[in-house]
Amino acid sequence: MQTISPGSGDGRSPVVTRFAPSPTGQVHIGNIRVAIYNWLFARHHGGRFLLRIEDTDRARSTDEAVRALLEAMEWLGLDYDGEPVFQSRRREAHLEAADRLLAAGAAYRTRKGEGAGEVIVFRMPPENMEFEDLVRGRLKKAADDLQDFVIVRSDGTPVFHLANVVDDIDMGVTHVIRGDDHIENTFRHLALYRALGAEPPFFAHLPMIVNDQGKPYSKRDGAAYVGEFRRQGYLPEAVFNYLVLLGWSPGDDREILSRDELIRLFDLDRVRPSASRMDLQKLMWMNGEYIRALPEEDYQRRFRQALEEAGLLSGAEDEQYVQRVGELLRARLRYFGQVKEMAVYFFREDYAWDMRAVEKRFRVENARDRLRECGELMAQVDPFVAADIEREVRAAAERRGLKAAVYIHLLRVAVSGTDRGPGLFEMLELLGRDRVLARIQRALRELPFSDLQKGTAGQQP
RNA sequence: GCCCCCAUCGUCUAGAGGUCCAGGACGCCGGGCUCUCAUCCCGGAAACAGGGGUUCGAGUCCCCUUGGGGGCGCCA
Repeated sequence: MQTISPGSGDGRSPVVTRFAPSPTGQVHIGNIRVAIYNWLFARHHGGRFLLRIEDTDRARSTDEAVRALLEAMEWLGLDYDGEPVFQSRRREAHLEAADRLLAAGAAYRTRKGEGAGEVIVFRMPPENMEFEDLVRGRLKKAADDLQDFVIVRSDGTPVFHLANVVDDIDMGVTHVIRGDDHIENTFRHLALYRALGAEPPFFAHLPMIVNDQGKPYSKRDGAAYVGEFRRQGYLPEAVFNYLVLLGWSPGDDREILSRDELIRLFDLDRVRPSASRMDLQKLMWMNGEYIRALPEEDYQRRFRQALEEAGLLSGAEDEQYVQRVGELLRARLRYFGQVKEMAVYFFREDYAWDMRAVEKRFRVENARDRLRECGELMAQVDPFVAADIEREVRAAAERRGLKAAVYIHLLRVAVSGTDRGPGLFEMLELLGRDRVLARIQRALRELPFSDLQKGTAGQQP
């Protein structure tokens, strides 16, 4: 029989939890939240958090899925104690337990159906069952609603219920924290614990996370996977924080909580029993908060990385320039995946024209002439720094009896392609005179001014 | 079909019988700042699913209805 040594601890920790996923694809947020709660509970109580990979469904389990699982856990900082236990390698222990049940008369061999092989079936005691769930309170089941069930298949392989319980016993798990789709199984598992002469653990069943329609997640609901958030440039600490708050709250008004605070505050008694929806809007907000709270150095490193991933860096960029762009964009970012779109015009000359912005900002009298004047102005300002550019633009507007905003908007759209972004004058200074002049020429060349004379363009709010 | 679970603003939640004409956050709307967007600041609209009980008093306890979900495998 294989022995399990799940941790390097002294084995006397009061609390032992485990995360026991079956690696069948990408890691779903509902699943990872189960891992997070197990992790937090163990850390809060100074116990151990173990990982068991339930890879017994060999048809669906893949190495790639295991890798994705490990990566997701590492990304979120869910460190586990000891080595992962692979359930598929625990076969002997499972079958040995089945033999013991057989010998004790708690299980029996039988054939189910014509031509079927012999299976081992667990004899469900004819008693009403109940247990105290740490999230839901007392749960009961009438004996009539519980039937005997297969624990070893005709091909000799153990079934989930058996494997799960035997492994939890051998790993010394004290608190089984899992999805509420296992509530019904718990009565069977409890009977198995008793028949195997083991003290049952405490159980806590967590509600599921549903999509923004309030429906269970299906494969079609993108962005429900941990890897997806990582790819889009979310910060792991923000995703962690958000997910913890989905079903649990500290009891006061705090929302942004550090990992240490969460460990200190988390407990199962404040976990809500009802399902909760994934709210991408709130996640984005929270991620933005985390981005703004990042130490400057960390932020710049991540920003640069996002630029690289977006393919916006050629390698020849001035480091100061890149950092300055990062500074200008920081307050606007909600996740780093937005860098690609928000920073494009700082690194490419062929940025696209946002025609909605063009129509809105170029709908002024003599837009073409006004923009040409901007070009002349830009050619003259010296030195080409924000304060001087601003002074000259405002002065020029005043001479013409125009609002400075007219020039400002024309310039902004011309040099960036869009009407949203950092302060214009800082932007111009950063881009530098040569590029600004070239971009104005490009706008003069490519944009359809004639169609946008005042009054001829349709009213567009 | 049978069994079980869940139910406060659009969303996440606070609320452990009176202090709740229900608080916070995201989002939304309005305002301030400003060249735009964002950040930031101020203000606003927005909920106890419905019906019965229990109680002097119910968002809070009980029952029913409705709605949602889960389970009834030689899947996990």
